[in-house]
Amino acid sequence: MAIRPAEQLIHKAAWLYYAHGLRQDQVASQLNISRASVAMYLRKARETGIVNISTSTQLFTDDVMARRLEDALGLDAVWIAPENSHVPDPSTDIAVLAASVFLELVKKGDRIGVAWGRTIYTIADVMSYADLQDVTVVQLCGNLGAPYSYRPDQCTMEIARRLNAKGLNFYAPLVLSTEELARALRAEPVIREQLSDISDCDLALYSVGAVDADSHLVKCGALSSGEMAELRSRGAAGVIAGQIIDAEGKVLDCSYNRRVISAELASLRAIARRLMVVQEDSKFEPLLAAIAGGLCTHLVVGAHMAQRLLDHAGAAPKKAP
Amino acid sequence: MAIRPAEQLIHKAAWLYYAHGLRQDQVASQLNISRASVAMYLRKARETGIVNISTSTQLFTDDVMARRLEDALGLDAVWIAPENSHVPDPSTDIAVLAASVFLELVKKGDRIGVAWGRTIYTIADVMSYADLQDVTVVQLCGNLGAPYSYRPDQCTMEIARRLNAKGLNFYAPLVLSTEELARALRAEPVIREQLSDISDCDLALYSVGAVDADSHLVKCGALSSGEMAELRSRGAAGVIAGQIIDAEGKVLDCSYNRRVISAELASLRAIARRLMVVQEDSKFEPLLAAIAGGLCTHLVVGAHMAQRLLDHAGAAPKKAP
DNA sequence: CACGGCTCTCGACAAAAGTCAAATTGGGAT
DNA sequence: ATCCCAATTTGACTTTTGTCGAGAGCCGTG
Repeated sequence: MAIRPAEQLIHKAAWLYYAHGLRQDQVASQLNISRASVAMYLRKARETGIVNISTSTQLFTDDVMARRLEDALGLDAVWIAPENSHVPDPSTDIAVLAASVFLELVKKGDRIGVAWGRTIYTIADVMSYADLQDVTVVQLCGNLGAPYSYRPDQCTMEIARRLNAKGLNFYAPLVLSTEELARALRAEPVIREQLSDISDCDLALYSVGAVDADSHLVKCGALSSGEMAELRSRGAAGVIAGQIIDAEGKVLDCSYNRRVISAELASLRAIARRLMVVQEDSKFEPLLAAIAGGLCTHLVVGAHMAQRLLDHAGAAPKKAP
Repeated sequence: MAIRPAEQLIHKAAWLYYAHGLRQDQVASQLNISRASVAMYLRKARETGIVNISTSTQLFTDDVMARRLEDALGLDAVWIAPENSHVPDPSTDIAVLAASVFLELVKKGDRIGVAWGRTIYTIADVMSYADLQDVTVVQLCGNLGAPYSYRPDQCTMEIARRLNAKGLNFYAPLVLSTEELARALRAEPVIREQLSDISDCDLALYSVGAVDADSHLVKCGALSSGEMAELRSRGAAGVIAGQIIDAEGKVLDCSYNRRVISAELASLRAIARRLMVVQEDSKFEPLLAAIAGGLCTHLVVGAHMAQRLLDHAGAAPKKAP
C-alpha cells in the first residue's frame, strides 16, 4: 500500500467532495480507494484547513445591544455571546464565538500579535483549522515559567498551528527580578527587534486580567497576593499582556511594570485591529480600564457583561457629545 | 407554526451545528424542533452563505506548470484545472475551479466587475453561496438582447445573488446601429457614470471570446458571420466585454467597436485584480491577445491550454530578459 | 531474513443526515 | 367569519457517512 497518502490525494478528495459535490462513494471510485479512506481523508482535510467551514458571525453583531455598545464605547465592532443559550458547555461559548470572529478578521499576509491567558488558550483550543500560509503569529510578551499550560509561547504556537501559519516566539521571561536586568534585556538586539516589530502587526488578540489573588501573575509567582493587593490600592485596574494598567488604561507607575518584558501599550495601540475577548463577568473593571486606554477596537463579551457595560456607559456617558 | 423561520433560527442552528459541532438531533432538542427541520435549516444556511464551505485552491497553483506560466506570462497567479481528471462532467471542471478561485479573491467591501458569456454564466451557476453584504457586482458592458440565457445582466445578477451582494445593472444595448447613437448614449449621465465607475472596481471577472461564426456576437445578431470574417481578416483576435481586440490586445479600429457600449479597456486595466477564465481550447489566440493587452492578472485555464501557452511562451519568449 | 513497529487500507456495522408525503398552521382573500 | 393557499413542520423511511478492528505493505533493525 501507499507510503504516504500524499497531501495531493487528500486535496483531490476534498476537491471532488466539497467543490464538485460528489458523494463519498463516488469520490472513492474516482480515486480507486475505499469509501472508508475517503471519509478519513476528508476528516484530515478539515483538520488541516484544506477545507474551511465557517459560519458567519453576523448574527452576533446584528444584535441591537451590540450596536448600542459600539456607539456607546466607540468601538469598531462588538459581538455578544448569548448566555441564556442552551449550549451544553456555556463557558466555552464566548471562546467559540471569539475564535470565529478572529478567523473572520484574519487576512492573508497578516501579522498577528497574541497575548496569553486562559481565555486565549481556550480560544486557540476551539479554533478550527485554516490554511493561511503567509500569516505570522507573534508573541506579545515574555514567558511566564512553569505550572501553566497556557503560557504565552504555547498560546502563540497553538494558534499558529491552527492557522498553518508561522509562529514567532519570544524567549525572555515576562518578569525579571530587578529593573536593571529588565532594562538590559530589553536592550538586547534580539529582544528589542521583536518588541519594536510588534507595532507592525495588523491584528492583535488578547484578553484582560483581573488584579486579584486569582490572577495568573499571582499563581505563577510573579507577584505575591500581598503585592497585588497593594498595587490594587495604588490604582491597578487590570492586566494587559502582563502589564498592570490603571483605570484610565495607562501603565501603572510601579516597580513590577518596570521589570516586565512585554509590548508597550503604544505599540499595541498602533495595531489597527485589536480584538479583546473577556469571558469572566468579574473582569468588568479591568475591561473598562482597557477600553478607556484605547486598547481594544473589537470586542467579544457575554450578554451579561454587555449589559453591564451598557448600563455603565449610559450612567456615565462619554464626555463630548 | 412560525410565520418566518426567522433567519435567526437558521443562524442559530448553523451556529450550534457547525461552530459547536453538535449533532443535528442535539441541535433539534436545544431548539425544540424536529431533526428534519434542523436538516432543512442547515441546507438553507449553506444556500444563503450563512455557513461557508470552501476548499483551498492551493493544489492548482502549486502545480509546477502554473508557476512556470506565471513567470512566462508575467501574471500574478495561474490555476490549472487537470483535464485527465475522472470527474463526471469535465466541462464544468474549469468553471468549478474558477468559482472557487473567484470566491477566494473577493474581499469584503469589494466592487466587482463582471462581463458575460457562457463561461461566466457557468461559473455563476456552480458558484457556492456566500454572505458578502457590502460587495457590489457591476456589469461591465451593455446588454445583448434576446435568445441567450446568459445575458450580461443575468450574469451580474446571478453572481450578486450568490454572494448576497448588490447587483448594479446597466440598461443599455451592447451594440447600437449607428456610431452617433452610441456616442449620444455614452454621453447620457446615467450611462457615463456607470462606465466611468468601472475603473473603481477591485476585481474583474471575464472570459475572452473567439472571433468566429460561433461567437455570441454572431449568434445574437450583433454581427453577421460575414462581418465577423472581415473583421478577422483585418486583425481581430478576440472579444473582451463585447469589444473586438487585435492580437496586441488593443481595441480594433472599426465601426462595430465604435457602436458598442462597454467598459473601456483602460478602465479594465485599472482594476487591480483581473481574473480571466478560459474554457475552450479554441480560444488560444484570443487569450494570447488578451494577455498581450494586459487584460488579465489572474488566469484559470485547463491543462491543455496551459501547455499550449507554455510552448508558445517558450518559443517566443518575452522581449527583455 | 525474519521480526516488530508503523501507517495506511479495507469491509462491515452503527450512527447520522437527507428526503418525502402528509399534516398543520397562519395570513390574506372572499 | 370562513375558506383557501402557501409555507413550514413533522415522523417515518432511505441513503449517506463515520468508525472500528482486522489485515496488509513498508521500513529499519537485530
